[in-house]
Amino acid sequence: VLPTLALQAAPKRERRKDARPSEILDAALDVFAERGFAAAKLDEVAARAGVSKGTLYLYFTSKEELFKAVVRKNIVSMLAEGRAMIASWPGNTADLLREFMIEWWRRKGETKVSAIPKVIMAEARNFPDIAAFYVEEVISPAHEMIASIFERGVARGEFVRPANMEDAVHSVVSAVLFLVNWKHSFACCVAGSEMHPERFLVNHANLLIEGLAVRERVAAPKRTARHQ
Amino acid sequence: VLPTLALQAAPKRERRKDARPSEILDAALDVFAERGFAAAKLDEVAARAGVSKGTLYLYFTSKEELFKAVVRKNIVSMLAEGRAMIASWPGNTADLLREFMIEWWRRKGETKVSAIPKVIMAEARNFPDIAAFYVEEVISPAHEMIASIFERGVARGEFVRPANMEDAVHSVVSAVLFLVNWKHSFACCVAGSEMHPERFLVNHANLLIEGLAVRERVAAPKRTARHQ
Amino acid sequence: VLPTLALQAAPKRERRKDARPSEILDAALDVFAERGFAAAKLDEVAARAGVSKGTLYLYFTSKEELFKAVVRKNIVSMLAEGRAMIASWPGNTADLLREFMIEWWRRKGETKVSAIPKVIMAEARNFPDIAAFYVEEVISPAHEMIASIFERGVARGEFVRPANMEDAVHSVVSAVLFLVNWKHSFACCVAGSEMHPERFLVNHANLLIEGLAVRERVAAPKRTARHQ
Amino acid sequence: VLPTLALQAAPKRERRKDARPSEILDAALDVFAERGFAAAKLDEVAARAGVSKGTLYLYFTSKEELFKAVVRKNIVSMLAEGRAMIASWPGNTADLLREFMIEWWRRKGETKVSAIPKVIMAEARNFPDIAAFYVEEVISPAHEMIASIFERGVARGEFVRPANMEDAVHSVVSAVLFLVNWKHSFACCVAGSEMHPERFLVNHANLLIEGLAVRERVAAPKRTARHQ
DNA sequence: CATGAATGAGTGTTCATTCAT
DNA sequence: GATGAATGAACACTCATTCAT
Repeated sequence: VLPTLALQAAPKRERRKDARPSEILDAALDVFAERGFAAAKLDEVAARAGVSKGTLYLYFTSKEELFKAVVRKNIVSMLAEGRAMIASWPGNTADLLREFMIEWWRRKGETKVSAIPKVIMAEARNFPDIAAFYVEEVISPAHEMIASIFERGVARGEFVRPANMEDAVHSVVSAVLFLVNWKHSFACCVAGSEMHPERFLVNHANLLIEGLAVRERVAAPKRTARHQ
Repeated sequence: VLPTLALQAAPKRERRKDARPSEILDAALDVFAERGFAAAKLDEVAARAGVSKGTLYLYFTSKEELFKAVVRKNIVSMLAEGRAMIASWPGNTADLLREFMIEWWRRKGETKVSAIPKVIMAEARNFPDIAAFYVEEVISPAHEMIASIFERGVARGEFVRPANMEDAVHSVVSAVLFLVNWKHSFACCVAGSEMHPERFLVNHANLLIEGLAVRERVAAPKRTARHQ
Repeated sequence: VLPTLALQAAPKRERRKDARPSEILDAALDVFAERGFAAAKLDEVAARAGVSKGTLYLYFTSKEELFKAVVRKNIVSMLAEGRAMIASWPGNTADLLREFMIEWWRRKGETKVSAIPKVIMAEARNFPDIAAFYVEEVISPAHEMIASIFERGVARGEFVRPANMEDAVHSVVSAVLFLVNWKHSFACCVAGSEMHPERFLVNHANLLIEGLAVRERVAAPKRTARHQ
Repeated sequence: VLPTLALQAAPKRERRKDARPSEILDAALDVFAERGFAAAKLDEVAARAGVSKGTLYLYFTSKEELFKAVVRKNIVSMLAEGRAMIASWPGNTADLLREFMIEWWRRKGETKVSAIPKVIMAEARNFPDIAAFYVEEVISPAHEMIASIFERGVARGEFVRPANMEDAVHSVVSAVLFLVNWKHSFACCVAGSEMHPERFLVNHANLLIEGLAVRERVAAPKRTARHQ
């Protein structure tokens, strides 16, 4: 091989250098989503990313750091969008809440990313560092966002102040986590466990909204049509 | 107890055939609850039960069978009580639903047993046999029980027929699973993640009930007082 | 149950007391024949004998002693018959040799007992005590018996003295061991490995006899020089 | 070698990828030959090969595959040479048969490799996969080779057609297996069990040849009728 | 930068033997 | 005598991490 050849065609390795970490993260998301954290094998991550196992350690110092990087890329990065959505929402707060939940489902819940919160809850006890990281980087901000939706509703006179704000937030979160947990557990391996996520989310949201919304008591309240 | 008794060394091999399986199951529940299925070590189960590792295999043919036995002892055995509660409930269905959820929490949710559904959801993908077993033995019967509560409410004219019965059941289940998952994940290892389970359950139940209950439309509906 | 009943019917246990060791040895022969020595499980022996595992140790001090007892019962006990056959044989020695081999096959080779020499050869290195026991109690006497057949033939002028007596004995033994080994290895688990034991033995014996027998010859055949 | 080299400690992790599999196979042959398949410990194989236990699994997926690889390296690879020997043999067939047996002994029988057929027969019942593999890869081809020697002899008018070809092949094989079994059982652990393999093989071959060879006879010897 | 060979601690399961009853 | 519960050492196989090249 003549030296000039090296100049003519950039070797594969170089060409993809910048893409490597991202390719690894994509592969890692796949494997963590399918197996969970402890049962995920770095061999498999490396194989799917098309690199050697040693290469993983060039970019991530440990399995745990790799997992955190997956979380950062796929979840943390998305919080800002949620905040923007809330801040710029033009309409009423009931619609905001419904759209917020549906939008989350469409953009993350339907994808492999939805496995991440499930995996973290599943293994939090065995890997408390990961749990603490996730609470700080994801759960706390997310809960504040949801609380801010309720506060917007109260401030605009659309919602009564919930009996307990934390509980109300959890009532929203519980539906989302239920979907995510179900999807990545029984729905994977037991026939007849199908769900209709969006229908369920809207129905659930409606229950919360009708329980929270200020109603005119003499006239029958207009109810948002139930999803069927 | 006389001091001389201390000299009568505890026999190395105690014959307690009748008690052993139960002692092992208790120890196993502890360990599975703390670590999950895959990460649970049979060494640890044996040590906590005060037996050798080999003894486990006298009573249970494998780790998986041991786990199933734990489920049978602690969960399956309790379904009949739930059915009896529903069948013999004297009052209105809204109270039945609330009491059903609260009772579950008090009798199982607050104990280590509540880790079982969490562990099963967490590892269903990696151990589909266990998941299938659990769906058949626990989830299907439990969902039928909850559906029968709604049907009772509809039959007695207390509830409107839910838009989708399956979704309604899931809205009940989601709250319970949320508590269970939270308790055995972030609540274990992250400060400031406390929950108020009973308050949350009642609030959640009320949301569902007020969304389902038949209301007199002219007069303001009587609402059950919110838990604080 | 009245006390007199104990007198009327001897309890099972007592009735079979004398038979126990023999029942155990029969069960042990089955299991050793099927699995070999190391892989045989005493659980299985006990189960087939219809006794508890502990009972085995009442009659035999260890697995090894149990195995030796099986050998004594089934093989050692038969050597005397062989000696008697040789001592009382009325006819010519070629027939004696053929009959000796065939008789062995019919009385032992066809039965489960034939697994014993196979098992011993198979595991001699791992259990040298058993091997030494077998050489002393079975192989040496058996080889002397076969040698005595050749000596009878030579003494009666029927056989030429074999080039090497030990080799000649081994040429007899090799056929028998081949049958036994084949029967309990490939014949058990590979289709199309059938043998015709008696035909093979007679053919083999004839080769030996025609090579050893004194023949009337007009022209002596040229024989390849025998190794010494 | 300079003394200073002693200070350059041997690197903990030597890179010898090309040599490793062969070193492991050699160590494995040793251990399988000494202990058999079931009793062989992979720890011991690893120790003798100078690698860690995990390294074995880089090259062989299981104990059984390791064993098969040992067979392939040491036995299967040698069948072609046998076929070549037969195809190119210039002399008479009696010599070919004798040389074929002797050559096998010198090249394999005297070495540790000879333990392989013994081990496989010993454990065929417990590991039928290995037995089937061996029958297909070794025994069937080997028996065809031996049969082809007899056919050559018949075609050239040197041998009478054997009464039963399969039996005749087995009469050859029986001597070889006898040697191999003896060598790796009693000869290992019982004094006074020595054999003279080559002498035995030649004597055995001569018996077969003189029984098979066409002879000029003035008076036909009376032969006991062959079994068919 | 990238590799991939090497490590070794860790765990579910088996089974001969013991011994209190 | 007979039991069978209990033991514990042993062993194949896995996988995150390292590091010489």
